[in-house]
Amino acid sequence: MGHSKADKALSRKRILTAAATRIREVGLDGVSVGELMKSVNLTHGGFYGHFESRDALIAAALEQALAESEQTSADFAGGPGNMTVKSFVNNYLSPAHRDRPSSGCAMAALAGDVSRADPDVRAIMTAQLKRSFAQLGEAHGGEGEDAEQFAVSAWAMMIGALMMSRVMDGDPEADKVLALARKSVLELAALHAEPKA
Amino acid sequence: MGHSKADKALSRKRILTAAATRIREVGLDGVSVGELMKSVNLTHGGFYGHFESRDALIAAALEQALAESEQTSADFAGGPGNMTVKSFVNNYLSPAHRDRPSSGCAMAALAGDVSRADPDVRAIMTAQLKRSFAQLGEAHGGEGEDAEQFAVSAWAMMIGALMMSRVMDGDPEADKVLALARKSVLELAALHAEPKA
DNA sequence: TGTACATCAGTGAACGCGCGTTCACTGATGTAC
DNA sequence: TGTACATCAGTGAACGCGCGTTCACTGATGTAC
Repeated sequence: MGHSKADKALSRKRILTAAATRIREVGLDGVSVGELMKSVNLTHGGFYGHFESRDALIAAALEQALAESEQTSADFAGGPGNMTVKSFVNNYLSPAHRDRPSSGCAMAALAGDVSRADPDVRAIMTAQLKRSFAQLGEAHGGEGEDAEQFAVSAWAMMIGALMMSRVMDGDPEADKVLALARKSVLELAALHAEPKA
Repeated sequence: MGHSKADKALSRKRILTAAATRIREVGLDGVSVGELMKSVNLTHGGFYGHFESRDALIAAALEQALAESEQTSADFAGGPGNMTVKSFVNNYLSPAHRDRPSSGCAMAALAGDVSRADPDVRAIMTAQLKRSFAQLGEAHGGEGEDAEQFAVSAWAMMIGALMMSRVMDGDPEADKVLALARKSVLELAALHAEPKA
């Protein structure tokens, strides 16, 4: 095998990307070093040339997954600048998003796991939550307490509804949960629109 | 040791209750048979006199945790018949509830884990979600589509907000997430009140 | 009431397994001359 | 251009550990007489 710096950096990225996908499927505790390395056609021993420990990988993979899913959200909404709340919410609360957690929102996929994790790991998601609140608030147009209340409440409802629909997956009412939450988020958006527009 | 049927049933209940508490703290994968048995002053070998397997325990413990937390909710709200939406929501979205997952809502504590579990396990929580939707809908007073939309959306927002606040625990904004969601749930309740009251 | 026996909840040693981690090594590539 | 050497990403055997599960057993209690 070769040994250029580019090769090593590429391997690290392949491991990290695979991990970022996999943790959203099986949770922070569901990924093993051996299985992960096999999935990128490497052997387990080489892992420690790239990461100090499994814990260090998990933290990095969480950060990667959060960044990936923020980008995906932005893409669907037409970029942060042109983001419309409605198109974003409709996409987020879709059966397609529910059925593909591995490429979906890492906050919804991993909030339960992270709430039980070390402060370092929780801080990573906390920072993303705050960024997400700010982005949705801006997309909605406001700046004051109303915009913040909408942003926080909408994220709470979106994450909660997506998780409930995943629990219910296969049940005839799973799609209805998404549809009803979609409606309520848009109602909240209207309720908290600029009062003097 | 004795061997009356009452003794054995009591031991089983102690194991099950400890497990129902513990899974809400550390997740479905976080409890080991040995640690659990030690916590009720028994040895690990005896476990299989009470449960067929660890998986069977987890399913039973989830059911127990869901039943316990539904009862706690009902108590706080003054019983299912006299439940008021406001007192229920204020209690659910409180820092106290956030800080004590082991005695709190099992849906919020375990939705992430359950969404990745076997269909049998998911079915257990799905059934509880439906009961919870129905109860909140009735407490709110309505029967039609409006009541259902409110119930589903309010549960989504409550579960999502509680989980986000747990992720953020220690951060100065963690309490604000709860407060803002509390406000929005009550606004949604007003918005979906009986139109011809 | 007192003795002999049956029951069975709980004990604890042992099992195979997969985990995270370590480390001596291999062998393809880059560099020096 | 061709040869000798250095580098180092990746290999794979080995480690100690905790896990879920099994099973021969123990000993306190209930029952029969």
